[in-house]
Amino acid sequence: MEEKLLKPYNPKETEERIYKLWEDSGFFNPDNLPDERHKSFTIVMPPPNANGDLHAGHTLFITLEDIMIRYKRMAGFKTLWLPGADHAGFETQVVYEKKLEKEGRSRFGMDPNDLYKEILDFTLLNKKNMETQVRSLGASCDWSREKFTLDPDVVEKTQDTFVKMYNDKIIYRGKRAINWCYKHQTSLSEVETESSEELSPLFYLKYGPFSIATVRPETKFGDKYVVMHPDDKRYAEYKHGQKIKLEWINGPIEATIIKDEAIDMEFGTGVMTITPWHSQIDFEIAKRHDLDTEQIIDWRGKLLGIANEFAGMNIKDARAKIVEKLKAKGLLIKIDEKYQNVIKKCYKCGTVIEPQIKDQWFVKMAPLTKLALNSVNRGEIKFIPDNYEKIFRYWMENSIDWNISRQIVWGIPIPAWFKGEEFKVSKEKPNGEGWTKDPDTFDTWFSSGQWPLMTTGFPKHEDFKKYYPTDVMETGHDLIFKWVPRMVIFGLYLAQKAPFHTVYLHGLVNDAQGKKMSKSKGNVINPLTLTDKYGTDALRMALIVGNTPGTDLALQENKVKGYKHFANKIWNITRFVLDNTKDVEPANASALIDECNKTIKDVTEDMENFRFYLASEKLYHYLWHRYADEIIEESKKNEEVKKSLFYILENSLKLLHPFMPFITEEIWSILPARKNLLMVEKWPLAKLGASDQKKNDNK
RNA sequence: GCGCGGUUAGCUCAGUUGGUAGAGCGACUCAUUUACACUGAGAAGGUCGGGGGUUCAAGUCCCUCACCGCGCACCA
Repeated sequence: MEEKLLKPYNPKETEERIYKLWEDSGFFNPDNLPDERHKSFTIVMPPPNANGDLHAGHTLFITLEDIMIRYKRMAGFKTLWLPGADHAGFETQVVYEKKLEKEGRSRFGMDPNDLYKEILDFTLLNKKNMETQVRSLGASCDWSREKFTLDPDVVEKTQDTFVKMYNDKIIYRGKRAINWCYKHQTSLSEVETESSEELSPLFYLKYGPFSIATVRPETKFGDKYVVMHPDDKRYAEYKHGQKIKLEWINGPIEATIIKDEAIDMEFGTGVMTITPWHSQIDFEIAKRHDLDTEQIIDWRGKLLGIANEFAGMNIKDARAKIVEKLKAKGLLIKIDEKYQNVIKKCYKCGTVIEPQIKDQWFVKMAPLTKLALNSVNRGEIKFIPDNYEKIFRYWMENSIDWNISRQIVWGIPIPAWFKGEEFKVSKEKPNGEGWTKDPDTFDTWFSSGQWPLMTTGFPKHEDFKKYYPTDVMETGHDLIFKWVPRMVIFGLYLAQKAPFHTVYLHGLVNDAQGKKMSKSKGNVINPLTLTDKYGTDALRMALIVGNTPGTDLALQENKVKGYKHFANKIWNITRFVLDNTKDVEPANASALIDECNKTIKDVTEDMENFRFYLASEKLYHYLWHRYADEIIEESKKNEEVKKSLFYILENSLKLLHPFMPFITEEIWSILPARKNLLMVEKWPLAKLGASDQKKNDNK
């Protein structure tokens, strides 16, 4: 009897040592795996943001992916789990700016190179920290292949893709209304904004003979076009292009009548004026009719010269004053106080997004989303749970062109050069004088969208040939728009193959009451506190049992505690079995062994179908309430039963290993005559019992 | 507004192709040093959100309503 078995199971004494054993074995790397393995199984790890500690969500995804990988490794596959770290462009810049703020500093006015250097140091430190934490969770990933999203080859290839897409006319530079965040001083893509419904006053203003409605009177200074639907009989007397004179906020102006079908005749009076610089729809109208456009609000949220006496005023403060003036001039008809409208905000700071017209780099989405849609139609990508296919399709059918340039330093530089109005796309500086580099960086999803390609070494590396397309993409359901479609698109566009055949989406990890964790609510559960208290295996089980894909999970500490007890139970089972079977001749067949084989079969089927929430629960129940409570108890009275005990223990450890790798490996190491690490033992074959065999023969 | 998901025991949730309701935790009764008190045995607890339909049979399929959560939304 091993000394250590006498004490209760102590995860702290075990985990670090066992992880080292695994890592030193080299088996995380598929090239080193024993036996001939022909089929590969690959998962590219969603690279955690290297800007802070791992949270409960990371723990869940690492556990899920580790389960898949460990299962497939034991099942004889050449398994590659490819880890990474994400510089997380805007996200990290925001984290760092908060840090600067706390220190009484600001990124504005800093030398961009200094800022970059500081954020790089910060990120590399966090990256190291993050890697340690991933290890502590038992992740059996191949660290020798780890990628960072700012590795030189990733930067280079991202830029190559950009150049290629520009040459293929899928990327263009142009003026469009972009989402501008005043706080962060950058444009944002659609997925980086949040819309919320709010009640705002709707002002009805007298515009010459018309009544127009607006929630934003502070943008109306330059409105000199009045638009109505061509079929609107109420305004048949006004002709397209007709000029009318009227009194406006800052004096008399000449306005032009525009007829355009974008106008909803049912809404309000059916007449509106347009502010093309600060509204996409107005910009489209202006473009269609070749109208003038003028900026009203500057990049800091202050009114420009056109606002006369209001110039320089912050738009927040200006509104009330402008309304006052409109009222004094008799231009305010009425106010609808409770108008419900949609406000777009920066998803990081909540600042109201200002549409601004800006020259930016855009990806034409239509040809790309078509590739992705066709691939899904051909059945090349399976979603778990399957209702996400519908959500994926919706996005594919409705996406608008993607703004990929950000006005932040923390990211991959866009390989473009400017000279006056001229621009050139190239990694190298063009010949001739006066070229300056585009100061913008890529939207982080532009590079991470190519992650399965980058990590496998597209296009030439041996790994790309061996492991691409990968097998499973396992990630949070919140990334169904942000990340998943972009990977599919880039995979199809660059490599003509979808990057994975299965997308497994897990839910969010919430607090014990099922409420979303957030720092402001103070309900954040640090997974490392839990692993420290109960052991990693216990936390892994608590995250997996009963947690169906796509569904959010309420993380209860008691549940984790319960699985710590389970770990100890397995410990004691081992102790009993080793003590009581020393002189027992093991049986080759018995009803109990048949029953065990039935469990092997069930669990294997669940593993094959990604039903980890069921497999884990079955194992828990079988080991504790069948094996320990009944079979072992029976063995105390019945010598015959003892002959089957070892078979069950051995196979149960194998089945349980993907879920609770540390304790199972630890026990495996003290079983008599063990040579291999459990992590590379063969997954048990479900030998069919006599009754099952008969059924099969009849087929 | 459109879409998706949910509503099952006190709490958190399972229930895989329709076949007499399950787990964990909690609460209750008992056992008292056992491989294991990080234990064991037992019992309690649900008209599966409401209504309608299909079926021999519905928590499960269809329709409908209500409530909760989430996502998407350029009608000024």
